Amino acid sequence: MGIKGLTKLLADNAPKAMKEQKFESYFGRKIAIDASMSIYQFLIVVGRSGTEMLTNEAGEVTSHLQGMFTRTIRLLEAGIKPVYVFDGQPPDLKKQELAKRYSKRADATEDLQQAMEAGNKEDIEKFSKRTVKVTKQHNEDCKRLLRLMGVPVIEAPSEAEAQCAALCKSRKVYAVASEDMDSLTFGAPRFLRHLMDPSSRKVPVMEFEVSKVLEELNLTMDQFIDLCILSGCDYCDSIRGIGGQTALKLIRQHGSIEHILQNINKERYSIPDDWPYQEARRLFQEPLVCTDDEQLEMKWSAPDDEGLITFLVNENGFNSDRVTKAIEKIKAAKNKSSQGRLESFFKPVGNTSMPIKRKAYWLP
DNA sequence: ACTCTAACAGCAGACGGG
DNA sequence: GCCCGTCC
DNA sequence: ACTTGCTGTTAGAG
Repeated sequence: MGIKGLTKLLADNAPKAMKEQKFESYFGRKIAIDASMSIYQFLIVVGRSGTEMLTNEAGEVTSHLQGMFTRTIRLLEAGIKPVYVFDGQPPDLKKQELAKRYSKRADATEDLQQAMEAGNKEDIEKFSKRTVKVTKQHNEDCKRLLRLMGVPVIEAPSEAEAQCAALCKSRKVYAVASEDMDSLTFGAPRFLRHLMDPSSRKVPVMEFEVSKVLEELNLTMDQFIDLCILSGCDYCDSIRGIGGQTALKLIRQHGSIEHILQNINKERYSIPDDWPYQEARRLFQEPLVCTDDEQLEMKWSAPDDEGLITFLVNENGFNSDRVTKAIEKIKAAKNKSSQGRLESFFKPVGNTSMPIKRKAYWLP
């Protein structure tokens, strides 16, 4: 997932488009988060030693619940209003990429088998992480948890990242938080990295504005998308020998992939057969997203005490005291932030004289 | 020398007690 | 502060 | 029906 080398490319070529921010500065902000990505990380790291993970009495994994629960509380305590966006159907173009990942996972499963037979602890640790897969059940578990916590959940028709970007474009959220740079390629006006890191590591939150990225690179959004495709994305191969630097040079020189293909030395660079860069471009320009206001309604409500205890304590073996205290934390955070910043920053956007077009990436 | 790419290794949560 | 075990 | 990605580092091609 993501765009190869885009972080470094922007750090080198558009440093002013990114600025360090304090975690605290997002008090009262609505932030969209790709849920599946988070769940994946929790499954890899929370409570894992070797192939062991946190489980309930039935032996079902609960690491994702533990991770989602504590992280979400941390966000709420910071006064952040998170909305979690879940993946829907991946686009067809992504399927070859997914197939690649699947075969890697199969390889890792074999490696794990061998490591277990050989009793090699380090290898068991390493390979078992690579076999992790987010299932439908994990997603449903987390949706249930979040709803019980009073945190809104959105189910994207396709890519969660694209839906997050759309929420931000339509001003329903302040920013998208992700570790995945293709949020920018999907045109998220404001994009945060390392929002979750600052506690464990000492990495500052890094904030990107897509309008500044375009300004500094001196590219249109469509050209930026072409740059990302050339750099390497999930939807199609890139051209061997062309990375971020060269791609940027070529886009600046020729303006689009079409014109690059007309001018490039094809002895030197081999273009992939049947290269679907146009379809990839379209997925970034006009991804399948939900725009129906009713389905996108977001409410941050009080936690359901009883529901949480039933789900976490009774069904999943969480410590009763811990859960009770955590519920109190949620309530306290809610009281503190309910009075927070709001109207003055979320001014009405109803400017009907300006048509809402795909290319409007401005921010107030 | 310099630039860039590919290939590979190592890392990923949150919390609290000592 | 850090280190390290625990969370389920 | 299918899921790692990122940020170093280093070696080597052009």
